[in-house]
Amino acid sequence: MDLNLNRNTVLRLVRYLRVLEQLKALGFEKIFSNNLGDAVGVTAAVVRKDLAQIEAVGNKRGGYSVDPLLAKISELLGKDRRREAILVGCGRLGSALLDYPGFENDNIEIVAAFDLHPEQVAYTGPIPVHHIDTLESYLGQHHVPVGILTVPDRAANEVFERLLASGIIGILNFSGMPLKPRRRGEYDAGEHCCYVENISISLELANLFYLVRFVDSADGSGYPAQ
Amino acid sequence: MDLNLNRNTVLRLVRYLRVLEQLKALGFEKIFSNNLGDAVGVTAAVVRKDLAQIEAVGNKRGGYSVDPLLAKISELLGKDRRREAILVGCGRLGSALLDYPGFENDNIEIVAAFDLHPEQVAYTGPIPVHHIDTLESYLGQHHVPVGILTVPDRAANEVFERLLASGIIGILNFSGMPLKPRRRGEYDAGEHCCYVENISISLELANLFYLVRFVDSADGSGYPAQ
DNA sequence: TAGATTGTTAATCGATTAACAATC
DNA sequence: TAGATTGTTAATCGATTAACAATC
Repeated sequence: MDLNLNRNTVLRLVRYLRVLEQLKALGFEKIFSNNLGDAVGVTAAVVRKDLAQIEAVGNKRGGYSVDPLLAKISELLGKDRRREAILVGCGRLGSALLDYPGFENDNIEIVAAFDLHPEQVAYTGPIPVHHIDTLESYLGQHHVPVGILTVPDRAANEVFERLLASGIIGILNFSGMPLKPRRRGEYDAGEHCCYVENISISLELANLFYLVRFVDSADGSGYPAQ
Repeated sequence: MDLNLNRNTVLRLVRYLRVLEQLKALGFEKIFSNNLGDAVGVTAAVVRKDLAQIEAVGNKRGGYSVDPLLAKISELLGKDRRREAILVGCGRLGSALLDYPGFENDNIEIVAAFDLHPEQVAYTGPIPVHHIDTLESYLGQHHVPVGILTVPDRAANEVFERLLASGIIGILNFSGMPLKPRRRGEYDAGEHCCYVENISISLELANLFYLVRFVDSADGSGYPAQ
C-alpha cells in the first residue's frame, strides 16, 4: 500500500496515533472523527478525509474502532519497526538530543554519534560517540537512513555533503543554515536524493516576535492586533 | 505600517534578511529577485510578491538596493530593537538553548530562566536561573512578551497556563505536548490571547522516517520513490 | 535602442471547508 | 424509526505559478 501522503497529512497521522494510544490506555474502543479532531486541533472533516485516504473505515453508528485504526497508522508510519538514526555534532544541543526520551516511544534509536572532538563531549550515556573521520566507514558498514545534524552553522554544509555521499537519505537539520533537499538527478547522476527537514529555532523565534509585535503598542491593551 | 503578513511570508523575510546581511558584508549594493530567490530556495516571483507586499521598490534595471531593503525588513521584523524572552525548564535542551549563539545576532536576549530545581541546573552562564515559583512575580515586574518552553511533557500544560496567566503572549514550545494558540475571547474573558509555535522534534523525525520508508525496499535501488 | 527586470494580473493548483446523501 | 455519523462531492479559499506589459 503506497499512498504518497503529503507532509501535513503525515504530521496529523502521527498526532492521531498519539491520541489513539492514550485512548487505548484509557480503555476506549471507539472514537468519533469529531473527538479525534478536537484532540488534535483540526476539524472532523479533515480527520475523515485523512482516514479515508489511508483506507481506514469507520462505522456510521459507532465511529472508528481504536485498535485497528491504531494498528493501521502504526504500520503505515513504520512505528511497528525499529528505526535507526545517527547524530552528528555533540555540542550542547546534540548531547541533549542523545538523551531525548521521546524517541524510544516511537521505536526510534540513535545508534551512533559523531563529533570532531569526541574526547571533549560531555555526554556519557550508552550511545557511542565516534570521531567524525569515521563517519564514512561507519555508514559503509551500517545502513542507517537518517541523520540528525546538530553542528555549528559553519560546518553544516560540509557535513551535509558527507552525509549525502555516504548514502544518508533523510536529514533532520538543527543548524541555523537551511539545507535544501536534493531531488533525484538534480545534481550529479551519482548522488542520492535526500529529504531534509530544517528546524530553525531562530527562524521560529523571529516569527514569534513578529506576531507579538504590538505588545506595549499605542492602544495599550496589551493584546496583539487581530 | 501594518501589513498582516502570513507566517510563511514572515519566515521568508527572515531568510531574505540573512542573505542580505551576508551580501552587504560582501560589498553588494544591488540584488535581483532572481538571485535572492535562489539563495532562499524560492522563485523570483515569490520574492517580488513578498517585497511588493512590504512596499519595497526595486529598480527595473538594477534590481533592489541592498541597504534600504535590509533596513526595511529589519525594522519590520523588529530586529532593530532589543527583544526579550524568558525560558522555562533548564534540562539538557533548555540549558543548550540558554547558550544558543544564534539569538544574539537577532537582537534577542533570554533575560531569565526558571526551573523546579534551580540548584541542580548544570548551566553556569550569565543568565540567572530562578525557581519556578518566582515566575509570576518576575513577570509581574518585567514585561517580557515571549516564553520558551523546554519542560518535560507532563509539566507542559501547567506551565502553559501559568505563562498565559502571567501575560506571556508568545510561546515557543519544545515539549512533545502540542499546545494550542489561544485566540482572544476564546476562553475566559480575562485571559490573554497567545501565539504558539510548536517545535516537535519527534513529529519531524517521524515524518522524515515516513519519507525515507522505501530504503532497502524491493526495487533495491536505495532511492526513495518519486 | 535593445535587453532585462520589476510589478501586477490572470491562471493554476492544492488544501480546507461546507454540505449532504447514504447508512448504521 | 429517529438520530447521528461517515464518506464523498462541490464550493471556497489562499497561495503559488505563469505570463506579460511597463519601464529603466
